[in-house]
Amino acid sequence: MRTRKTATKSLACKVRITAITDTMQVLSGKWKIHILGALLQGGKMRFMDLLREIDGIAAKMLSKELQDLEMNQLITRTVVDTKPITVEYEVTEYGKTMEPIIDEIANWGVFYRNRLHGKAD
Amino acid sequence: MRTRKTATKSLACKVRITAITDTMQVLSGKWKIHILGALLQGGKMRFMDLLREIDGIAAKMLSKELQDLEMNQLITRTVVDTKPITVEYEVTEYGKTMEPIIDEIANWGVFYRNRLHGKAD
DNA sequence: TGCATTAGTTACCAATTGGAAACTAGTTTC
DNA sequence: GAAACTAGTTTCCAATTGGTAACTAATGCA
Repeated sequence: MRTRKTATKSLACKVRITAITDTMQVLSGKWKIHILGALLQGGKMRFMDLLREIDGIAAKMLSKELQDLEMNQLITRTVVDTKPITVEYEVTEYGKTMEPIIDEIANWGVFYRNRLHGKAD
Repeated sequence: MRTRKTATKSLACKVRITAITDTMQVLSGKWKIHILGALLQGGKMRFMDLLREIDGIAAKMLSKELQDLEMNQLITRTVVDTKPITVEYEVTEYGKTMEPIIDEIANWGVFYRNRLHGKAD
């Protein structure tokens, strides 16, 4: 008889799975990480700034993803009474807690590219 | 005149965006992170182990995601000549470099839950 | 008057994702 | 001989995702 591996069946593992699912849901979609990344580096940015800076995103997607991020309190949306009205988006303190994740993901991606090119193994 | 934010237009930012895109592609889909998580904690595991441990996954998905992970060299697949033949999956050394990402994601998820329940802000 | 800019919204469409269930195929146990 | 366990594969379907392009609405500028 073989000892069955029950790694994910312990309480700790279930908590972990839930935690991972939660985070991935908050970051779901093609663009949220990039929007956060841009705002983390650029500070306060306007809608058109983001539209221009994030390569390939369409207004519809940007608008929708910004709403999601705002709902999750990772960013704030502030209407500025300029003429042409402008809207400023900014990462909240809470949103900044995402930075380590984004950094790890970016680091791994660099590592991945180096491995592909640098050497076969 | 206003200085345009060009955060993501620098070379460093483009590299970062590519890096993030790469990593997210390697981890794409609903299940890869959970499969890696299970294998990182459980060590060597068989197909049916994973099917049972990862709550909700169907054989089709598990099979497909395992193939993707193997193609990216994050895991190995070893056929063991037992009777009923069994197949063992294991995280490679390279695959283990994903651990910091998965840990950060799991940590953030726990933090997120605590914030939701513990206090409004 | 007409065009540009601001920040979006809307409608429509195509591709991808993922789930359920049935099926294959070899071996072993009752 | 039938059922069960191994590791999948196949088919078919539904929902989600995301893209294009056009449109709104207010304001400023030539």
